[in-house]
Amino acid sequence: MTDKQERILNCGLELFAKNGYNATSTSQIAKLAEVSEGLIFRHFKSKEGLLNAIIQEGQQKVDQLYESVINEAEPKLVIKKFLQIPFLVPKSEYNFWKLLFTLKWELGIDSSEKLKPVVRVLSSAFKQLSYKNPDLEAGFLIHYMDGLTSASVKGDLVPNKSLKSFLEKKYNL
Amino acid sequence: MTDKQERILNCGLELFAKNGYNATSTSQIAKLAEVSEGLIFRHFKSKEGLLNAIIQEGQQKVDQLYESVINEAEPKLVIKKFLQIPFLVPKSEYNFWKLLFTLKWELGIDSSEKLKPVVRVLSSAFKQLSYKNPDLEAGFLIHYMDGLTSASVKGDLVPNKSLKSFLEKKYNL
DNA sequence: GTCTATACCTCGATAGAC
DNA sequence: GTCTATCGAGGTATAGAC
Repeated sequence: MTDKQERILNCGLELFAKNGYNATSTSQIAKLAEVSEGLIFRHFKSKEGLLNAIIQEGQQKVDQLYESVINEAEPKLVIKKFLQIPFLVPKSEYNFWKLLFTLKWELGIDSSEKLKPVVRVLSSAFKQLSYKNPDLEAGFLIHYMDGLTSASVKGDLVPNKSLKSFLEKKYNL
Repeated sequence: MTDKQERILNCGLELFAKNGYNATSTSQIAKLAEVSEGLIFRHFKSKEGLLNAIIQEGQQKVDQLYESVINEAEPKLVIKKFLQIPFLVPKSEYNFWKLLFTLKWELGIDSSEKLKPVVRVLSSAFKQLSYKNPDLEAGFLIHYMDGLTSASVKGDLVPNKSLKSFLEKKYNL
């Protein structure tokens, strides 16, 4: 991966996340990355190819977060780790999370398939903890986290310590 | 408001909600509405003018939902009415809710200002019910509802009776 | 740097209501 | 005859692509 390729990926992510996919032209990306527009097409075939490369790169880190939840055996820790996610995402990755939301609504590209194993693990954790409706509890948490991360990456809220302890108290963690 | 004006608004909403704002051309809207493209600009000045007209029309119904929560005095009923919102929205209005999410992420147009009075009322309700952290509880519910409506209007989930009673049990309503 | 398609938008012409 | 709703042929800019 050359330096210019890297710059194209970074600048593409930045602009897609900030202004959306369709509103971002390849010439804007080229200008910000200080490369010729043609280079984008040489490396990534098309604008859509660039988008896919950006997604693939960022998705890995998201997957790692989910996997640490999935691989946890202790039910209380499953829930705790899941609730920690928004507190663990560094600001430098916010652009990618923003992009995920943007893709979902602008292009209908849905990454929620990725969450299904997490839902199952949460469900099972609630079951082991003798919650009355483990599936509904899991869905409840999933939707809450969706709304929370949405607000967080959009900059409406900073996940802080008091929120964290509030959540852990709510679930006796 | 003429018949063709109405058709432009409806078809515009449909396409904006389905494909996003930037990916929808005025010629597509004109074709679906069976109207000349020029007519859109005669009536709404610009594509953005059309979008604003669509927003203004749909926002009224959303405001009404919020107001029924804000005008409620009984704290338990405040929470109950707020939780009922996703069960009260008819399918015919899903396109508008989808549009609100799309605008938020594609154009950065944020309608969450509208929610602030609701947050205050929720907060006050939790306080009257002697919850330990009324503000955090209110924020928690707001984010949950954001995630829930998001999933609901996107078609990932149908709000049903068991979810409703699950929620009401959770908050002793 | 060039090509092609298409996006948003303008405007004169038309037709019918009053 | 005026006014309003409508049509549809262009104009201009810029997008993606190579």
